[in-house]
Amino acid sequence: MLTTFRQLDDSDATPKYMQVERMLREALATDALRPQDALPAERDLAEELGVSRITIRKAIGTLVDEGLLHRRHGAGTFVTGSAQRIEKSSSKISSFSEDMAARGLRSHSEWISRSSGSVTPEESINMGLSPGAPVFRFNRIRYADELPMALEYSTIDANCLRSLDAVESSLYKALAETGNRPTRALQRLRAIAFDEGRAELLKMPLGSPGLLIERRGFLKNGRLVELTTSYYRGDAYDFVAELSD
Amino acid sequence: MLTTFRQLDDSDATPKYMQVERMLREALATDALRPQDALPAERDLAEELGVSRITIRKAIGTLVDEGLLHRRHGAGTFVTGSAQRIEKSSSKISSFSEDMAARGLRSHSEWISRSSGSVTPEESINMGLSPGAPVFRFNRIRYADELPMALEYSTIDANCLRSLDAVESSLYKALAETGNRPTRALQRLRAIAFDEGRAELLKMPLGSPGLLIERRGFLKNGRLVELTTSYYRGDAYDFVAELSD
DNA sequence: GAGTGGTCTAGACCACTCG
DNA sequence: GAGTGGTCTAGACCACTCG
Repeated sequence: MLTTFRQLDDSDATPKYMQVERMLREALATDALRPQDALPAERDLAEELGVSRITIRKAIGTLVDEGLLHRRHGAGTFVTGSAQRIEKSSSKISSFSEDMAARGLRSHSEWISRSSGSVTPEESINMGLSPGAPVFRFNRIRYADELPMALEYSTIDANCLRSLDAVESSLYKALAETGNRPTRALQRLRAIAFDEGRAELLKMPLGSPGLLIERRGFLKNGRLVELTTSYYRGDAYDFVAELSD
Repeated sequence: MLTTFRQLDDSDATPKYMQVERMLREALATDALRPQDALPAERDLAEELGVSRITIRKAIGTLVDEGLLHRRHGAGTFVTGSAQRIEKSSSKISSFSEDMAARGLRSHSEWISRSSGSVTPEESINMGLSPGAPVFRFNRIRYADELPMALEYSTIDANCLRSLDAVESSLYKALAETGNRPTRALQRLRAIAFDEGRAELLKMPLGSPGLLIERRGFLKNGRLVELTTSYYRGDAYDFVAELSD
């Protein structure tokens, strides 16, 4: 197997290891590298691309972590076959708008309130922010195809958004614009009965079942940017999760 | 914050970065490093332990990947607070017994029924089994610390278990004995209101909220072995999911 | 400006695999 | 024995954070 890679772009500000990583991903995507194929040796790749071996190792390491490649000590680095690939939790992080779009529904929101303030002591602990740190709060009713689907109460680290008005329809879009879209999230789900206030907002009977979802959204560096509590109609929404060992 | 670490053991054949990693884990476990604490700078740690900075970075990198630490460019490396920590285990496939054990609860079951039969037409489609294929059905009330927690209705491909009696308390244990423990599962969650029959079995008021969980468990080769529908008490059970992009 | 993590180099030696 | 990945060093320069 002989693959030739083009040279790195010196004018590109992207770190070299990411450029190498992208190059390898493309080779995998275009089948220039096929399952079971051996990659060129790290030293050879390093020489060919004019970077150090450590840079090559860092790029390969990411793909190994993702299960796309695997290394065998003394033997080489190989492309993982699709059959042997371990699918990482395919539970993708997505916003309400994206979630509804994936279900083929059109979404819009109605604002309950939108305000700036500072963290409560409880939030301060939960979000790892200093006491008094500025936050934005976004409270709205979320609709899917004209049906009131959920109530959503979000608290966002104010440093992660340009302004209070930056959020039009999609919070995640606004966070992405400043490079602060969460890449990981922890969600806690529980079944609850709607109290009078929430039942009314969602036009549901008092006491009917709903799904309470608490979400904590984190940046790549581990910092918490989002703390959202949502109440979904039990009759119209279900949540899918993939588990693996 | 001042933490002193003992020197590395030169006679230890374990790679240095793993020794450093273990050292940091111990500091975290014994609260020598507490949430929000800053670690010593990488250069300082390297000097203190007599290793290169790259070795320190590799050790820290592992813990960052696990979410135990997080780095802030230009600021330092910090201990992640437990509230902001993402539990890896959350997307792990586990049985009811294991799930309860992880929450520090003791579990047992009460059988509603246990029978062998053949697939219904609906199951046949869902499980990819030929019409009339043999299955076992296990229906039980699941208790956590004497509290009725859930109703569980499982249908299992009969070829995957030694016998109907092979299942004592843990279904997954019995499946593991024949090498047929699912490695992947797809779960669907929804909020429901308990009907009279289920409310009575769980000693809950009629109409109180519950979590309906439908689980499909797959072997590594993609074959479906388990089809389980569970009803969890809404007031006592929550489900945690980890999402990523 | 001082300190921090992020990237990168050009080497080195080791343990392992393969024919 | 030749080739491979695994570990490790002692530097270097950069971008970022903080007071």
